[in-house]
Amino acid sequence: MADPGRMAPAATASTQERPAFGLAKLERETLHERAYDEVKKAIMGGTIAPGEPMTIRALAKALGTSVMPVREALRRLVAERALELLPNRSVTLPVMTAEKFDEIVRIRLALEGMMAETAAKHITPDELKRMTRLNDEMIAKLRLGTKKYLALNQEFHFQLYMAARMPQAMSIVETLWLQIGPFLHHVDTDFGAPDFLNHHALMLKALAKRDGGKARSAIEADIGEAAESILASLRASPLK
Amino acid sequence: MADPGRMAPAATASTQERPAFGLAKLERETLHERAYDEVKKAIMGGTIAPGEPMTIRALAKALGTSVMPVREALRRLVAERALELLPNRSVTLPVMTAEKFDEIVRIRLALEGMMAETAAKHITPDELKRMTRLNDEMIAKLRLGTKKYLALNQEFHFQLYMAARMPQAMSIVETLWLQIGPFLHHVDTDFGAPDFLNHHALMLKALAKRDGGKARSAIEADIGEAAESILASLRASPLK
DNA sequence: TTACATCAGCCGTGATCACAAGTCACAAGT
DNA sequence: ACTTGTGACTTGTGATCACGGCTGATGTAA
Repeated sequence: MADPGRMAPAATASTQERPAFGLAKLERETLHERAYDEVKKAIMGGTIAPGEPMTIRALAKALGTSVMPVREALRRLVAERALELLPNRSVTLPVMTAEKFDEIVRIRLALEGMMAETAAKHITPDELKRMTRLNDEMIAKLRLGTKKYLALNQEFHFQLYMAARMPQAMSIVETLWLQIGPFLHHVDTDFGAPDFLNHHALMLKALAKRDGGKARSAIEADIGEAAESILASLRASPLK
Repeated sequence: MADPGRMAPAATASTQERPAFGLAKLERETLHERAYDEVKKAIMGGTIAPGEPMTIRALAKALGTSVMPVREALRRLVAERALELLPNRSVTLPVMTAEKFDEIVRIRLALEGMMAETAAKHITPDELKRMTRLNDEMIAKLRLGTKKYLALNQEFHFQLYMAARMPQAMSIVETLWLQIGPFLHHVDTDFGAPDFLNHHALMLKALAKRDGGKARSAIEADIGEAAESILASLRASPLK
């Protein structure tokens, strides 16, 4: 799959597997993949309270399946560090601590900084246009609530990282956001502060000029200042 | 697990769960954890050939269990990107490509560079001594074969990263090594070249002086030059 | 009222089975 | 000779069940 044309050393025109006819390849999603998506969505949406144990059977009943698909979905989320394994071998949504948050921020600075710098060199005009549109939408819907803001912000960032053409790094960053995501719903920080939006504007300007260094600076400032603001309110009310 | 003493807000002396007596907490390992360890060991050891599909039932028979534990072990390894999901939903050990290798190297430079810099500030004399001992052992057993070298080299690096006190980053780096590991057995590179050992010596010197910048430089040189050497022989014989 | 033993219920784990999709080889047809 | 349909066999998926461990409530004795 990773290397087409290797097993068939000189593919004839008749054996080609290209999308023939007007038919899209109909995908068959397994139940545990759907379960994974659902639980992931619940985690990112802030629906699940941190610390409370979630049982396989309860989730299975909620999803209308047996325990099998849920088991595999949870196992995968644990591997991605989105959920945590208790000594009972039950799983929980981990409680965020200041130390853990700080570490994740430092990882993000290293990784996303590098990706932003790379993205500046590879981004296409179309992608840049899409990012600009996302940012405009963000400003327009600024006061539509934290949830909407967070979703748009994530889309903006991921669109940027996508331009770096680093799929491996992309999936690592996704797991990092998956750990931070649920926590952001429980902290009271004003994400609409003009500073944050300014970083995005600087980012767009750096991308337009293909300036990798400036792009890195912009993303670092964006991550760093947001983290500082969150850490402040985290230290104020330690857990949650 | 991450926050002891939280569920019991004022633990009495009788209900304490601390390691009392000289007794180590006897751990009950589940079958799928053992299956995970075994398959992982096989992957890192270069036993499994890249590209060949591995069936659940065959592994189950080899391990003497049913399919259940194997299924979960494979699922976890796929989540960690150590294995790859085929369209058939079977799993394979991914074939390494130059592009993929290059991306992983760039991620490692960003992540492990940051960790080395952090480690320089936190490392204890004991840990430094242990690293020195590992390096000496590496030099002594230099010609005992690639397998032994790779194991000692990994131990050296991981001992360093451990000193950074960043468990999240640590587990990310582990997955990166898990992807590169199997591949290193199939490429013919002289890992015993004096350059590589020199980087380790520089690293030890930097750590002794608590010089984060020098530590970062040393690790970057170590990773970068090894990668260059491997990429050269990878381009010579593209796959495998 | 308090301390402790008991027991029922729930939990994760793993084995087994049924089923649909996929793979491969062979043979019939062009 | 090459393509195509058919069949048996293998594969991953998901449901169900049994089992041991853990939790929490109940009851009993002090």
